[in-house]
Amino acid sequence: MSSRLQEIYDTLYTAFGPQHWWPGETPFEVLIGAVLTQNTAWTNVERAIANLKAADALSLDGLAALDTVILAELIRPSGYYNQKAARLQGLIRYITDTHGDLDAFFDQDTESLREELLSLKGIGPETADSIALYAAGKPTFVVDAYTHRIFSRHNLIAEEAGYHEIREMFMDGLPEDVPLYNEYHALIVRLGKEYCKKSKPRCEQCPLQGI
DNA sequence: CACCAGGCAAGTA
DNA sequence: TACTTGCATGGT
Repeated sequence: MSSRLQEIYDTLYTAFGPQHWWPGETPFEVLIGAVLTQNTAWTNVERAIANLKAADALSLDGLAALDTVILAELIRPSGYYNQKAARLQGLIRYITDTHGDLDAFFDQDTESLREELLSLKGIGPETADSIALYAAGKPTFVVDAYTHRIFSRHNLIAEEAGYHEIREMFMDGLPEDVPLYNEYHALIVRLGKEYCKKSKPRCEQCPLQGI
């Protein structure tokens, strides 16, 4: 299985090259973007983040100081804006109250960071792993809808497989390597967007044809 | 027009 | 436990 995962990785890397993820400039921006992109197109998230930058609110204190209704209006383009505004403020309040700042929050082992993230409203398994890997640089594999669709379609996991099961397959089958996990998930999303969308899949042109 | 996007949590039986 | 529903904008 591990060689199969490596083979797919090599094929994707050859086809697409490095993806330079996460598309955010700072760990804090990655943190916020991970919540804003839930079930939402990244282009919409970019508008929301641009609004936060323009309002000079893209920081722990900046977000905490905003009225929730105002924050909701700023992140409106990213959808579910009322929910996300409340959940972002819950997240940043937790970080401030419990750890003081982002560096201190991230300065703990992978499992305890994941568990703290998962205990917060609005942070599920994918968002927790995205933050741990792409903002904190921890060795954890991110599973998303594309991962499930692509790898079940290629019979490497069951259609009914859950998040944990899929994550375990990757982490058991690959060396514990942050740059590898980073690039692999990014390549899966790249492949998904171009060849494995829910509505218009282009399986004929897919780089994984024949693997 | 209908459907979907790098989810998650609360409600129902 | 196992489904279902609400949340919401912007692109195809």
